[in-house]
Amino acid sequence: MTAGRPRDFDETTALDAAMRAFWDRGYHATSIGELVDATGVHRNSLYATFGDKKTLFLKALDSYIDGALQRFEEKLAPPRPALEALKEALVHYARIVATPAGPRGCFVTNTTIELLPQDKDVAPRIRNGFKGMVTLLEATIRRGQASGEIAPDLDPRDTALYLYTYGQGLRVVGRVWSMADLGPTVDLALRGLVQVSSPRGSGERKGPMP
Amino acid sequence: MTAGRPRDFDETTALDAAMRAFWDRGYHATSIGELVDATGVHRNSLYATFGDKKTLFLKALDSYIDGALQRFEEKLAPPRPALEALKEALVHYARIVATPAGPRGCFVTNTTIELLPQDKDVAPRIRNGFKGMVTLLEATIRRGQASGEIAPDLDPRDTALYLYTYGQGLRVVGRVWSMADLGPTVDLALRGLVQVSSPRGSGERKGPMP
DNA sequence: TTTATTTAGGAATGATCATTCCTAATTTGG
DNA sequence: CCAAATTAGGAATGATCATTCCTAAATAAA
Repeated sequence: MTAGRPRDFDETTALDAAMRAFWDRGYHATSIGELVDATGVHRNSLYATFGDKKTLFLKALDSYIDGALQRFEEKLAPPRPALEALKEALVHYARIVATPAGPRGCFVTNTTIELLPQDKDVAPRIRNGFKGMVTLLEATIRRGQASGEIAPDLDPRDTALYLYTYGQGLRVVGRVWSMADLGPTVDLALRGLVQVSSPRGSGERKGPMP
Repeated sequence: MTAGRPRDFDETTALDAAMRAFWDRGYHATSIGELVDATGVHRNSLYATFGDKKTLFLKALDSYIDGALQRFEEKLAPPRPALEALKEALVHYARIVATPAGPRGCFVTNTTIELLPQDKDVAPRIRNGFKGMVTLLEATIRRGQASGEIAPDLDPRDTALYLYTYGQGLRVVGRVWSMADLGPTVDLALRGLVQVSSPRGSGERKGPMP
């Protein structure tokens, strides 16, 4: 029991490069050969370190979801006002999708479309990622309601899911439309959340639907 | 110059079946063998009739987009009130995605994620489809503004793009969440569009953003 | 230095893929 | 009935795919 030849590569760096490749082209369209090129790691070492293609994909997905949740939490965190934080987050994601360079859109969005709901390994990971994002949004909405920025009659959970859904839409539409087109629409997405000030009585407001 | 052996299949039916297969599993994941099974048409006849896999895919995509635009136009058409039509359209699409049976989501959404923006054959088709849908939404929004259902200060084109973006988001999120979760959020998506009735003066309303 | 152990390198392996070839079947015009 | 034309059937073809085998290289303990 001795230690053998040391690794020629960094496992975290390699996983990150593999993640980017999957992110960019999806699971099916990314071949092992491309992963070898992207990571600079030999086929053999890829298999020895990460298992087969599917296992590597799952590890890359996990890594992405962890990072995304962490970054999203920071982005929404106080002391930034809740509504402003929500808007900046949406604009930020819209900009990323609509930027021609680098991997397009969101790895989770892409994977959802490509592999769900059939894939039984991927489904729970995506589900948990979605839940985490929505929970973060929900907390921000509650914060905005407490501060009076966001209408108090809104259900925080539903509103969070609505915003997340819109954000996912940005990830799709951003592949076709430019940021110049998408930018103005973000305000519209948040318009329904804004607290309506009714300075004089007459605080009447039509519900969304009869 | 005589006519040869007649076709054993209907071209339209076969294209429709191929469309459903691509719709369900995407371009890369659908093999010629699966297309043969799905259409009931022999490999040879598929090639002779529709060209290679990519050409068949493009024909299926065109066919889908044509149908989707037509159905969407009918769904939004008068005399149904504009806001009600918009809501029903969104709920309808949410239900389709969240229904376990049949092909999932929207063929255009799926194709956008899988092949855009790289694919130069697919891109213009998707772009035109998107434009067509947004134009239909825009007309409905103008109609709602004329009838007083929808806030007149909204830019119809931006609002249409916003709604379309949200609809695309439904197509993604619907793969993970159920209709019970998604249903309530549709009202929230439309909340910002609703005309605020200000029966007595004081028609004050905070903009979407400071 | 030797030996066990681990990684790297490159060439296989077998499966699946899109596409084509060749032949038999089935039609219509002459 | 015959000949030209078109489709169907099934077996190839060559490329690409994920995965594994085998051997050389590099380390640490003995």
